[in-house]
Amino acid sequence: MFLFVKLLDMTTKLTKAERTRRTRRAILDRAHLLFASQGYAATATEEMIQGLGITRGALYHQFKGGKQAVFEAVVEEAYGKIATHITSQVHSIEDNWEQLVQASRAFLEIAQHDALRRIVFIEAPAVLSAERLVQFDQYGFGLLQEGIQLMVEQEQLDVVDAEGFSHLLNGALNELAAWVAQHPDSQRLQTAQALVEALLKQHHR
Amino acid sequence: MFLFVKLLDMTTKLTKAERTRRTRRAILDRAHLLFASQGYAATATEEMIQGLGITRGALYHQFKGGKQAVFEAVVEEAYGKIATHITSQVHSIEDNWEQLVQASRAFLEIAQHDALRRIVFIEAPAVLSAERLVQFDQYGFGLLQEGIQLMVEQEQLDVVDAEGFSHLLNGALNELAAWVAQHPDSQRLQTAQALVEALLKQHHR
DNA sequence: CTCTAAAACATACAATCAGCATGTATCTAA
DNA sequence: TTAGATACATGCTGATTGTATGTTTTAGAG
Repeated sequence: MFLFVKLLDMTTKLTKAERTRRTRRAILDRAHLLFASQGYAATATEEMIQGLGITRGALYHQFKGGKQAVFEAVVEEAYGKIATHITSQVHSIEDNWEQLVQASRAFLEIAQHDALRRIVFIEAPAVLSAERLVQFDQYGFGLLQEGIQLMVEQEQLDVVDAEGFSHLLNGALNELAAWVAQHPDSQRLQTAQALVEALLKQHHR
Repeated sequence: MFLFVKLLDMTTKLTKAERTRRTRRAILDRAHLLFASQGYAATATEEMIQGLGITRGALYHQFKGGKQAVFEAVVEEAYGKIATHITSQVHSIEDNWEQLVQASRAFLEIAQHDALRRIVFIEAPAVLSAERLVQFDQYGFGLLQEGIQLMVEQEQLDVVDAEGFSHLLNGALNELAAWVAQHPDSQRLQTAQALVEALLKQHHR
C-alpha cells in the first residue's frame, strides 16, 4: 500500500497557532488510518510521524499523554463524525418516531466505515477506561438515550425501562453494524434496517 | 491485593504429562486473572509466571505462540465456561421457546462475572483476528443462532431474517450484560431479563 | 529594535518487554 | 542402557515507549 502524505512545510513562516494546528492535524490523520487498519497495540508512535517531517518529540509535545492521548483524540473525532452524520440526517425531521427510525438507519450506514467502526467499537473499549468511554459515548449513545427517554415520557414508546431499552437497541445496532460490515456487498444492510424497524414498530403506540 | 499462588512442586517425581498439565494449568489460571483485571496489553509474560516457580522459558515452551497463545487458551476456556453454564441451565427443558428464554436469562447471569465478560467481549475482539474470534464464538453465539434458525423453520419465531435476528439478539444481550455489570447491586438484572423476554415475546407465534 | 519567556520542536537516553537461541537436566522408550 | 525427546532455564536482541535536555523560532513587552 502506498500512502500519499503531505509533508509538513517547515520553510514558510507560519503563526504558532497555525503550525500547531497543522502538526496535530497531520498526526491525527495518520494515526486514524493506522489505528483503524492495525489496531492500537500494533501501531508505533514512530509510524505516526513517518513522512511528516517531524520527530516523535513533536508528537509528545503536542500530545502530552503520548500514544494514548493521540488515540483518545482520534476516538473523539470518530465519535464526532458518527454523531454529525446522524444528526445531519435527522435534524429536519419533526416527528420523534420518524427521527428515531432514521437515526437507526443512519447509524447502520455510517458504521459501515471500517475506519470508524473498528476504532470506536473494538479498539476504544479495550484501550480506554470504562469511565473515559462513557464520556465519549455521550455524543452517540447519549443522543439515542435522550430520544428514547423523551418518547417514553410522551407515551409514544412502550418499554419496560427507558434506559435499559436504550442499551438493548444500542447493542443490537452495534452488532448488526458489524454483521453488515462482514459482507458489505450483500443485502445485509437492508435486512438489518428492516430488523431494527420491526423491533421499533413493536414498541410503538 | 494479595494473590495466593500454589507454588508448583518441582521436587516430587511426576510423569511428564502430569507435569505439563500442572504447568499449563497454573499459567492459565494466573493469566486469566491478570487479563481480566488489567487487560491483555498491560499484562506482561513475566507476571504470568511470578510465584509459580518457573521462568518465562517454560511459558514459551508450553505455549508456542507466546503471550497471544496463552490469551487464546484463556479465551477458549472462558467461552467454554459460558457455554457450559448456559447449556446446563437449559438442557432439561424440552420446549424450544422456553429454552431460548432461559438461555438468554442464563447468559445475562453468567455475563455478570467480570472476569469472563472483559476477556470475551472487550479484550478478545481487540486482540484476536475476526476469523479467530468467529471460531471461538461457535461455542456461544453459534448455539444461539442454531436455536433461532430451528425455531424460525418450525414457525415458532416470526422474524425478517434468522441470521440477522440472531445478531440483533446477541448484540442486545451483550450490551445489556455490560449495563447490568455497571451496577450489579441494583435491579438491572431483572430489568434486562424482562426487556429481553418482552423482545422475544413480540416475535413469538 | 531588543530582550525575554515560552512554545515548538529535535536529540539522546533509560527502561520495559516480547521473542528467540542455546544450554541443561530429566524422563521415556526401544 | 542409551539415544532422543521433553521440560524447562538463561542470556541476549530488537522494538518501543516515555522522558530529560538542548536548540531554534515566535510572541509580545518595553
